[in-house]
Amino acid sequence: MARKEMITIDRILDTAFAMTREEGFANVTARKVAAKAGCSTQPIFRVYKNMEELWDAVYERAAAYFLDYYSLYPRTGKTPFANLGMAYIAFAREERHLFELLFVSGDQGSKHKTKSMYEILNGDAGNVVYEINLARVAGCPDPGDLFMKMWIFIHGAACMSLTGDYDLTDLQTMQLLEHSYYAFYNETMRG
Amino acid sequence: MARKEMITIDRILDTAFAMTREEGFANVTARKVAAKAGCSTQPIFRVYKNMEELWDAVYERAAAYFLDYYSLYPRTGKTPFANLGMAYIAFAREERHLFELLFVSGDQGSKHKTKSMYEILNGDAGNVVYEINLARVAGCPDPGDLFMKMWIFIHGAACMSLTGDYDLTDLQTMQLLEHSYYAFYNETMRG
DNA sequence: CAACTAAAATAACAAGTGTTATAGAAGGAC
DNA sequence: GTCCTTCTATAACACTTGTTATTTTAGTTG
Repeated sequence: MARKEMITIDRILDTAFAMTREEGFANVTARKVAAKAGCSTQPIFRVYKNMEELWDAVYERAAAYFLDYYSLYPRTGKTPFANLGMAYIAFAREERHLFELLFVSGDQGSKHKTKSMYEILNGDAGNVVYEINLARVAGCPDPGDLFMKMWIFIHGAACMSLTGDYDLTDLQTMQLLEHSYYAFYNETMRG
Repeated sequence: MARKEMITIDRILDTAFAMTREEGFANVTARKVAAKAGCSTQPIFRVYKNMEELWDAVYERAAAYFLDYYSLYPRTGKTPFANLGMAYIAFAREERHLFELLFVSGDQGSKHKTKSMYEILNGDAGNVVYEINLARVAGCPDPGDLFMKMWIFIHGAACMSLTGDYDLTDLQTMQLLEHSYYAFYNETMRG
């Protein structure tokens, strides 16, 4: 045949994904990825038709990474909501650029394909909502309403941690989530 | 003296602010502002030292605009929390680019000065927290905790509306906020 | 009207972007 | 070894960004 392939598609995607984690999605440009991967920009356009294709791949990888992160996060809470919240908030804190890409920046004016929050949560590699549906057995009359309220709350805390307006310890966060769950749950049972 | 000033600093700031509202902060570039204002880029750099100064001014104006928006929003709820929530969520829906600029995009890597959420809420033109502190008279033992929980919840709903993951009517939102308030309040009184 | 001065327009620079054309290099086939 | 294919690097194009130098314009002053 011909010359051996030196720069693989994996190496490029790995580099672009690592850059997204460390520097943010906006820094994933052709030249910067090439520099980080130790090559010119040419191998990128050999394996990807254009940058948008690479950006889509990074986005998909970020979504899969989140589901991995969630599935591996230790379940120390009393309720699945608290466990989801702990993982979600920790992800926002530890992987702020990935969180921003997946759950904050809208599809408006973005140059890559996007999914809705629920599409990400119900990806191929895992189903977050399934675990949450265990709350159904608790005899809650409107688990959908409870899920929505808890999800809004969890999302709010996670987004606040991005801007530095939320800075609680894990223990405090756990207590906050448990209290909020019982607050919503009892209010649902009452009304 | 000399030639009459045609393009004033107000005209430039008005244009830049209008562009932020309609197209988003990222589109406030020297050439685009000039085109929208019907002039060249030169008048911009006459009244502003550089673009960062203009961006700072736009940010300040956005913060003031939010306080105006909040103070003028009709108070139809039973609690100040519900009123704050309605205004905040409506602002996120109707002025998504301003909301993004003020409350979502962090100070990380932004080319303009930023304030924290609470600095904006306690600006010169208004004090949101003051109104909320009326909740103190209700005999709540820990109003700070209640405020934090409600604020996280409100912020979560607003951020979700940005990404299209929250789409309730005003009436539904009002009920959601009232229910959440009572849920948190009762839980606080119990525990 | 002529002259001066400040404002605005034009054009340019340097840096950055995605993308592509061209040239070079490396390994297999013969 | 020579050829030939394919991968990589270099360089360039077209565009956008902030910023600045230069030139033109217009209004005031004398």
